[in-house]
Amino acid sequence: MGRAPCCDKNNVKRGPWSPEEDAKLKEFIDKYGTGGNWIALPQKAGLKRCGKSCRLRWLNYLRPNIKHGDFSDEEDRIICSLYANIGSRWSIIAAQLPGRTDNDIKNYWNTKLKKKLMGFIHTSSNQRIKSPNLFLPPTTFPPQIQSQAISNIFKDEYLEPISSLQPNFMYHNNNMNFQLGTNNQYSYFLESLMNPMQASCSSSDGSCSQIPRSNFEETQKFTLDNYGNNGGTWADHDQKPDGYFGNNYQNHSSQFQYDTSNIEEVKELISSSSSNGNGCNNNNNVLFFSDENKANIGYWG
DNA sequence: AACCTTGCCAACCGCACGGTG
DNA sequence: CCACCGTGCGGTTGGCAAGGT
Repeated sequence: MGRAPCCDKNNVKRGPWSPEEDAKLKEFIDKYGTGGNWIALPQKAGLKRCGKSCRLRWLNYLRPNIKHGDFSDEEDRIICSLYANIGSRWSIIAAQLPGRTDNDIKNYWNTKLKKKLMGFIHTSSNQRIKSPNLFLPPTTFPPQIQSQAISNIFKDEYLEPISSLQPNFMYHNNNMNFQLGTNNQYSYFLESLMNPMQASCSSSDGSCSQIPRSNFEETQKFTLDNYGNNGGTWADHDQKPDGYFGNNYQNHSSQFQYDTSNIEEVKELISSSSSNGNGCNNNNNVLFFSDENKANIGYWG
């Protein structure tokens, strides 16, 4: 037996909201607020709607300062960046984009942005990169971590052979030494955009030591070898700092060098929202940018 | 002009979580 | 500790509009 419905579906109106209903709801909330009780609100406001429907209408459409319409390049970058890091946590992503709703961002991602990325990913398996300015780090990040190096890679006018990417990708190992990355790390970044990390908690005590990596190893979908060709494997070609990338990634806690308030804020949001019932927090892979104009891929635990 | 397909987005649905009694 | 309830979230869907044949 399922749980009781939140309202009597036979006696509530469904479907698109009329201007009159909008006006009623807005007027009521402007006057009295939500009263902390959406379920009771429609009756008080004289609306034949479910409370959940009222809440959604208010949050996604009627509340002040809602931004509708096209997304800017900057917003694209923020969404891509966060999606690669945290996956479909739309409410958290929306929190970083004032005026945008989670629903808006979700729709935008599913209908447009994802396709943009797909187009790019497939293109990138050839010799040249085309157009993904949206991979630039958000300019809302502090200037010191804006990575000119990575920015240049993705500028339209920089249509370099993909193998030339290699020097631009840096990672640090557990001793915090910065080392050159390979195209596999680069493609790992792309892969992380397309297949964001899913939480995976398998420990018997409920703790999360495993870094979720979707099915990267299995698919090798977007991996490239050092010559920019598809099909290179992580193990064959990568210079792996101990345990940081590659097969033995499970046992490392993160050490993360970034000083961006945005990321801290997101991290805070995630840590406060991602705890589940068994005390397990998600670990997330992230792309980040050092103050040496180098991109890094790592994770926080 | 009529029909079909695709894209888009507002709205719905069901689940999980947290608060409360 | 448990049950109930309200809220918030992410996935999915229905229907309209635009574009294509």
